[in-house]
Amino acid sequence: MRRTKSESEETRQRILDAAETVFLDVGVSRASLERIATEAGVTRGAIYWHFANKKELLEAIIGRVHGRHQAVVARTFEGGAEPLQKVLDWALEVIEAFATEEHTRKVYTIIVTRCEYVGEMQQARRLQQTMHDTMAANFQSAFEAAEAAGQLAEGWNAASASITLQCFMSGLLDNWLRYDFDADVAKKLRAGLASLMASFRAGAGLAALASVSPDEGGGTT
Amino acid sequence: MRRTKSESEETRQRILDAAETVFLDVGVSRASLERIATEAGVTRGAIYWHFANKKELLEAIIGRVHGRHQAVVARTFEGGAEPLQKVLDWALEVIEAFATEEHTRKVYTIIVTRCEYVGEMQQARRLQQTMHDTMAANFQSAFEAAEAAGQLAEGWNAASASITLQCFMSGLLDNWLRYDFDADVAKKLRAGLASLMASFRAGAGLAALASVSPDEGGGTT
DNA sequence: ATATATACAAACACTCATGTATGTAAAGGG
DNA sequence: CCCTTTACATACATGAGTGTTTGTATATAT
Repeated sequence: MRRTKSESEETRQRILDAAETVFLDVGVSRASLERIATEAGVTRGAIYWHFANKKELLEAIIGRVHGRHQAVVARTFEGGAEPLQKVLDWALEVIEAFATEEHTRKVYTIIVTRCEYVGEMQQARRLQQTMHDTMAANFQSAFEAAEAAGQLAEGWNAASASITLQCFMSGLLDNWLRYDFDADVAKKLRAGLASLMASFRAGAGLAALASVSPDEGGGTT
Repeated sequence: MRRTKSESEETRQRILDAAETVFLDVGVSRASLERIATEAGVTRGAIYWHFANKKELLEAIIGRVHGRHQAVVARTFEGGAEPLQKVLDWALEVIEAFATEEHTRKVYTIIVTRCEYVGEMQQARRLQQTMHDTMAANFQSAFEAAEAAGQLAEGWNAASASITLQCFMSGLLDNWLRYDFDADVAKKLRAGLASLMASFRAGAGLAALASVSPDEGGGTT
């Protein structure tokens, strides 16, 4: 009955997929390893072989999206585009990801509304904090560059713009996942983002709005 | 041993206080009624007398802050002030409440990071959604009034401004509670809010910033 | 003054998840 | 070809929490 190395990796992934489903369904604490095992077509023995406990399962799940997130950040922030454009591109990509990739939505829903960050699970929270801090740092430096180039509108500075966009994006995702936004709201969100970014831009007229294409729609569930 | 009616109400409140403490400490699902009872100086019998189960305990806790929140909304939105000023006042009051009242912070921390909204607990989520919708409706009508009065800056409309501020405030509180902001960040938050509100205001110069007093500080934990 | 409902405490019965220990068949290295 | 390790399945031991039932002293209504 022993599996080959690649088969083993396959069951590992199946366990992770099953864990996502069950975590989303009944929450992390109520999710029994027995149910996850059944959903993955294995026994608890398999889970305990690949992971020490439920906490490590959750961390592995977060790790998978962490990697994808890093890739997006790298792609948008390491180009040679104008700083404000980079930030906008990043925000649009994030919204796009949430609108189109159910997998992304699933995992973040678990993170936001299906887990209690207490005891051992606090380590998982620190993993999120790392992602958060990375994002904040990228915002900060992008807005500083914009400020230095005189591209920030009057009334804003790097710090205030950075923290404002950070809160806006966090709140956007939080509301999205917590209250199950429909496609209609998704459009309003893009409009809000467009207006906000326009207000950051020095000498911004309605011209800046054109860079956001508000006619692409994305459904939620 | 039987208590008088007011004594009974007193123990009810003690149970709620204890539940808050324990929920915050170990999360809603890990919180055993036994531990809550001990913390309140009673037995589980007392809890089951006052509440049907853990879910009703949580709902009662949320209900307490729900009432306070409604009071703040009524106070700020039912006045005769200018619509944008009402919104700003409300936002500042919320930030102030989170900065100064540990109790408010405790309960919202439970709501945001110590509860899994699944199964019976979904009802508790609906309670939040009600609060959220109330807030959104107030924003919407305030910004519509501002738009009608020509007080909204170019680039914004009632819908985009409303959803932007809504996301900003949600994200602000979410980040605050999730990542334990320090007093330094609290200042940046006020600055961000000031800039954002200023950008909403038609013909806004730096004058509008004066209405926010950024020198009042509030610590977190 | 007594009967009843109240406000709990104490005891019981039951489920269910967790961690670990042991079994085992096949993969893969030498 | 054999030995070891891998990749699980199975079995076991244990604890912890929940809902309910029963007991009881006393406030309160009549």
